[in-house]
Amino acid sequence: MSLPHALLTALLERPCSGSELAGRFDRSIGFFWQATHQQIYRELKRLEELGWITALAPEAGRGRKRAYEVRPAGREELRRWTGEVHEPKPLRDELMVRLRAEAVIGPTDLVRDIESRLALHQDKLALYREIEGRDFAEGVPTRQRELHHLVLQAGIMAETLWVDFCRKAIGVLVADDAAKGKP
Amino acid sequence: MSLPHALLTALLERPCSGSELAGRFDRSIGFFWQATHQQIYRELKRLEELGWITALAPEAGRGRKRAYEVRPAGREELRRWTGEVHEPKPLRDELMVRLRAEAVIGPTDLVRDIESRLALHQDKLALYREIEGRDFAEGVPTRQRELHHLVLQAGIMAETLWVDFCRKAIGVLVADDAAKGKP
DNA sequence: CTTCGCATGTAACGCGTTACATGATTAA
DNA sequence: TTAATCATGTAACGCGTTACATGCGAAG
Repeated sequence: MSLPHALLTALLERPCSGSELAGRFDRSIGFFWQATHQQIYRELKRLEELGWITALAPEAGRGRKRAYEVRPAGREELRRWTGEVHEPKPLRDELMVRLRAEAVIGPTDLVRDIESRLALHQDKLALYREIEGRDFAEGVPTRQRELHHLVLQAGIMAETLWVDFCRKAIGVLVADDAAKGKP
Repeated sequence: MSLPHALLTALLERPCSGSELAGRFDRSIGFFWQATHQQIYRELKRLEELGWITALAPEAGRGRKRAYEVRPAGREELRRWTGEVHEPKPLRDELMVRLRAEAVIGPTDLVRDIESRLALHQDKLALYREIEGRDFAEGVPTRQRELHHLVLQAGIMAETLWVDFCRKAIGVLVADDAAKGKP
């Protein structure tokens, strides 16, 4: 389970409050790990109880910002977890189920869904490429920047894959319709 | 949510019992959608209550095989669902979190984890390529076979991506260690 | 002062997971 | 006939999600 460690990482990069974390999880880190504000608050409370993080401005009521920073124990836990060997989660994609379903009961309207996905993946790919050009085109390649670039490249590779796959799938589905005299 | 529709698809391909489904979810369909036997039994009960599937041999006690087949309402539901437009689930990968963590508190032992992943992805890629050679190298390309091939190709593309990415990541991490005088 | 928006929090549900239990079938 | 295995089932927990509630601060 990664959420606590994603939070520790984000808080080490810069201490901040729950709502700010939620905002940051909509961008950089959030491209690869999402979390709602409820998950974040729930987890921050737990991390504080574990002594891994601590609130900067002690005790203020509901509705007041509470910024957190990582304590040594939290940093140590993050180091331990990062060094562990984990099984990668197997692929899990609805689209594959839908393609199998299409094979059994098709033809269906599945191609419209794939066209919609194609557009989304193209958008995301363009966004990642823009970020890459802006943040990694020039400058000193420090360890940290190289690693951040690597993560972004994973996103670019994945979105490229999906764009290619959607095009291929549309090709199969449309050729199929055409062969059936439904152009 | 896809599990019910994955089950409907599998049962349309061939009616069978819960334990057989669990076995099939370890292979073909299971390459892209996993389910434990508990999920499967829970869901089969629900699908029967909904009238989407029906048991073939009516009523036998615990420990007896119960095969199911899809009723027309289930087939109709599957068609409806397959034609729907869904938002693709965003990427979610621990490795990206770990790379960000490495960037903040590194160096860690992360490279060992990535080497282990690399081996697993290479194995899976070899398996998929073997299946492709065995099942799709020759023969008539029917609609169904083309779609099944497409799904397998998604697996091949994804595993290829991971192999490439792991190699690239190892390159960055090792070069980094070397630069730090820790070869 | 009132209203609106933001930061935090509570509650409940659903899918996925793990541990364990029981009834049938098969093998020794 | 006993033991091992298979098929089904029960229970409980955890992360992720959705809906909604409360308290502060700023804008009008």
